[in-house]
Amino acid sequence: MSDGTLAVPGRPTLEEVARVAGVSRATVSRVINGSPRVSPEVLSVVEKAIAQLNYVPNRAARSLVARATMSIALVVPEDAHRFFGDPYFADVVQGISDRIDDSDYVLNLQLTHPSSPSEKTRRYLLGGNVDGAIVVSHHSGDHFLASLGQSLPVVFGGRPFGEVSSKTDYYVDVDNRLGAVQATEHLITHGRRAIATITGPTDMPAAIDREQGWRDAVRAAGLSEERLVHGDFTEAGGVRSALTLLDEHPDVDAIFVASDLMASGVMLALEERGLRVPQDVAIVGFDNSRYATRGPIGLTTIAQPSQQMGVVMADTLLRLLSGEHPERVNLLETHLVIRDSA
Amino acid sequence: MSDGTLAVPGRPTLEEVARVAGVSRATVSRVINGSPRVSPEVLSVVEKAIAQLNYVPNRAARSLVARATMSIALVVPEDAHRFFGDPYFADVVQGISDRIDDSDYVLNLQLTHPSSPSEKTRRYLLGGNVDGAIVVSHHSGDHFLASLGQSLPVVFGGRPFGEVSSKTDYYVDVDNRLGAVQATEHLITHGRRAIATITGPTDMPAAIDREQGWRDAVRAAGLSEERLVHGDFTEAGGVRSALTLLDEHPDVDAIFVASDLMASGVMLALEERGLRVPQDVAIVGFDNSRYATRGPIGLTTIAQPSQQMGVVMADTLLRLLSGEHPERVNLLETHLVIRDSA
DNA sequence: CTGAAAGCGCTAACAC
DNA sequence: GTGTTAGCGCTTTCAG
Repeated sequence: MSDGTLAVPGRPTLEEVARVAGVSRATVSRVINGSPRVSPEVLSVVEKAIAQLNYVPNRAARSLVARATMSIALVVPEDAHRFFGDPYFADVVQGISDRIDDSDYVLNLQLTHPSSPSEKTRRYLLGGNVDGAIVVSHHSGDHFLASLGQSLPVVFGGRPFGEVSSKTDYYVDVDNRLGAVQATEHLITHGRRAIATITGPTDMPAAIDREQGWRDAVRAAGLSEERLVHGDFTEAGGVRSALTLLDEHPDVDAIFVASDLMASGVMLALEERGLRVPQDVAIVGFDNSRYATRGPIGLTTIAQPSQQMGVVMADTLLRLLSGEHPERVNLLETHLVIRDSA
Repeated sequence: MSDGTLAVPGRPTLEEVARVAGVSRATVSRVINGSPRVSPEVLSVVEKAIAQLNYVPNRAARSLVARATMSIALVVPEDAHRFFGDPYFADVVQGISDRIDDSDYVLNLQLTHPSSPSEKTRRYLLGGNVDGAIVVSHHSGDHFLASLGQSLPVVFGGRPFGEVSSKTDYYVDVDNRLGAVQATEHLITHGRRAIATITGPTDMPAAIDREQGWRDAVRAAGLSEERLVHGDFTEAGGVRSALTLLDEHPDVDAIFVASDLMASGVMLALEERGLRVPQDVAIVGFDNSRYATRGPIGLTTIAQPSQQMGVVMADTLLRLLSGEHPERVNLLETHLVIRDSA
């Protein structure tokens, strides 16, 4: 073992199975792939040999000739803490996972750096390890992922950056702008006038669109657009942003917060400042994740069907891979869920 | 496109690069693999051709001959919600991910069903898609994962079920029993006498060991072992278990809860029942995750170095893969972190 | 320093 | 039905 080899018994090959079963390799291959052109006797002999040797086909060899790996990548350009911290991802992954489980493909999650995927990831994705990819949480500046669709069937979770016209862009999303409008109008309807927003990261389309929705609604009502603080879609960031907001605009009477997770932080900050929700400051979040019902005050929020979005992403990719022509863009519905905070 | 093929341009092959560069395939291969036996002129010509064609080596072909895929699997037998819900996993994954990033391997997360991995996962793991695997959150009854080490280099996060004597078992863990003893003794030292525990799932070694630690400490102090409720390592489960516990044993004055996430639920339940922490009921958790500092009452808890555990898991596997003989068992230290709850 | 040739484990015509 | 024969794209002796 000091020669660097491993203590793993050599995997049996198809050839060995053939030898044990006393047939040709082609026949074994037929058995493995469930071909009907095999006689019952031979079938059973081969199956016995397979079981006896504990044989599992080598996928590298198979995919080399089949030109397909039967696996798809889920690319997440976030560090583990943000990825795990936000229930939105859990829902999306569960949805994708559910849909993939019903197929012949295996899902293969690739965590990469937020800034830009490493060379390793690049080679992995482009090196024929996967037949397609789903990219969630795309940031601007990530040129590689943005153009990945040119080399591989790709579906984005959320509208990707850049020209949507691109022939290779498939994505599923909600109308983030509209959702933000729904949230803000609810606030306006209930008499709020000094309406602020805490946005997501400015390099993410979803965050930009939600900010735009808030601007549109606020402007349409003749209100000020100046109460704005940029956040980062984390709970701790929500606390910080709220504190900044309160310092700069002590008069706010409502906040549209671009994610529930951040809203949860905002509530903490408000409590710390002795402000009551919704009496002093009304809050509307976005996601309808479990954070919306976790604290003492139920969070009014914009619901998006995260898990269903995951299902649709996977479904779109699967259909692409089977040569179908799915919708390029799939926009699911948001709706307002009213609880206590606004 | 109605013939079922995809709109993806054929990947250039090494042979095409060779043709464009006017050299042999062997030479191109040498360039790709950084062989020193290539003249500078040829090197630059080949590199130019590679860049021009945007060539990326086909990994299936490469691993077929190299008998190595340079990728390792992280197997998580949990559904997405439990996996994402518990910060412990985030830490472990971050640690693994950090260590793998420094290597030539890529990490490849496989979510599987908690009960038993699907046939697909089995074939994936055994089919030569990965060179090794890290298994976290192992449950009893999962015979396949328990014996995976016989076919593939495997490192477990947490002591796996079954005979530890097995020559193929590598794992990194903390001394869960000892951690539980530390927690319980802290409670005893502070005068608590009706000390309960809320355990994790009974099919997980970590949960069993923590329960045993509580039993040992409680028994050693001559106290009763009857205040015990089984939980499931989720926050909602913590609420339920606490409620059950309070109904069955209204006299409890302290609870050792087997995870911070559950402890967070327990606090919620206690508040609902009008019980004060720590005055009426003292709480000690386990993990020292972000849930320990999230609520209004700081949670006293047993810290385990989750992220570091991930690093060590990855490191152990990497060393196994390089033919070294790392420690079979790696036990990291726990320690008590005192906050407000006990 | 470079090329020719063999072969990794598997599938897919094509014969028989 | 079953076997024979070519490769899939790459690395790697072995010659030169």
